Amino acid sequence: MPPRPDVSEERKVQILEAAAAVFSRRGLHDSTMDEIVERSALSKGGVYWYFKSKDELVAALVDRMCAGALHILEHFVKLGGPVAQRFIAMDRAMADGIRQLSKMRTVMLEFYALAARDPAVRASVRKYFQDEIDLVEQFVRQGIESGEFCPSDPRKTATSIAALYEGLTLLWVVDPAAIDLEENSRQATALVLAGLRASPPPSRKG
Amino acid sequence: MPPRPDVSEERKVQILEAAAAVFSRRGLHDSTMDEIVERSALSKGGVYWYFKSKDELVAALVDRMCAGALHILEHFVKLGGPVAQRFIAMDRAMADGIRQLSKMRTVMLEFYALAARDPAVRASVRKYFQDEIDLVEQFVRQGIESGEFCPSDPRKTATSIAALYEGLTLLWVVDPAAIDLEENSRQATALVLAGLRASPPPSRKG
DNA sequence: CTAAACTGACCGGGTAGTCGGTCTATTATC
DNA sequence: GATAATAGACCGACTACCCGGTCAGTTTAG
Repeated sequence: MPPRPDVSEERKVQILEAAAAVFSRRGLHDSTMDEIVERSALSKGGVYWYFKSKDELVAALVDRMCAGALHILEHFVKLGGPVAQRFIAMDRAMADGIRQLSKMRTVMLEFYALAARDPAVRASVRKYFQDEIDLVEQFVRQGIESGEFCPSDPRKTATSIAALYEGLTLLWVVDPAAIDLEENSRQATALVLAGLRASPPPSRKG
Repeated sequence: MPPRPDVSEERKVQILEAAAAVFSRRGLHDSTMDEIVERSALSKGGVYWYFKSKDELVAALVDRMCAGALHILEHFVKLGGPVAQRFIAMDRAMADGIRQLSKMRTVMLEFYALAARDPAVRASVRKYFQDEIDLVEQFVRQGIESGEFCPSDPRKTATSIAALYEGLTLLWVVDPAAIDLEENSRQATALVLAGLRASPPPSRKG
């Protein structure tokens, strides 16, 4: 096997990006492999050389997009500063990231729906959610340690916060006109921060 | 035209329920009209007598399910009592409702994704979200009036809360094992209530 | 008798996937 | 350093299947 310079990574990226573009315009199920092929500037055989099926291609794209989204989040968040400030940075990350990738967000939604059915997709999305929650959990922990926040179960709190952002994104994707993303995410962050600073409610019965 | 007793409503329900069952098992796009036909105990022609196309059938089902979900929410919520208690009722409504309709939730997710593309579906989902937010807004308003909550923009606050519940549902649908729905929704509600009781953060720059 | 309600065999368009063939860089051989 | 051999990378016409939708006919209630 004579080794030529390996172009498989470039090719895969090329195909994945073509797929992302087509999916965002036409949706997951209305997009055809032929369209992706055309956009990728390869041929049918070429695309199928790197991805055995449409499902496999989709799964790979989910993986890539989840990793990318997390990366953006981390980037904004690693700016540092006190915990509350980081929350606000995260808030910005959310709003900016979403807006920047607004076209991709509808595809992400389709991926979420797919995750409930396809094990490979589910694994990727699951990991994304877990990582997202992990990230938030770190903040909550730091806030509690520094005394800025009152004690609570950091994991559950982080889950709530992550859910809040995911939910806001969902509402916005479905009806962008009804929601001012920046305003609402700021408000949401403020609400959560206030709740974290307040004393925990008496947990009766549990 | 000899008027026979109108069975169209029953038939439509019959078909819609068949569709819901099939969709929840096989997903929106992998479900075929033939499957729905079989399940509905009608014939192809019969189904197409009431719904002109698969899209129309889907749209009708979205409408029905959104209305149903809202109905459940309203039911739990109309129990009355002080505002905080209603929040907890809403929390229960969320957890119970979701769990009861867990099979349907994956379909709902697919509908959300569809809403970003199909105008008819979008209209239904939009209305559902708006109604949901409206409901929460009422609570927030009441809480503020009664002095239980500190003043804030009730609409935005309600949006945050609705987003929180939608997001929690999303996380749970994708990864039920990772989240204790009841525990988390209780925690989330507690967090929000704490935030609402606390004083609003100084809204600089607004 | 009428027309709405319903049947199910059939069809045609669209699409994921295939496959025999081609091209090109590398290596082996003389 | 020319020629042949090799195999990975890529091409695109073709296909088989699937599935939404149709329609000519049948049943049934009034």
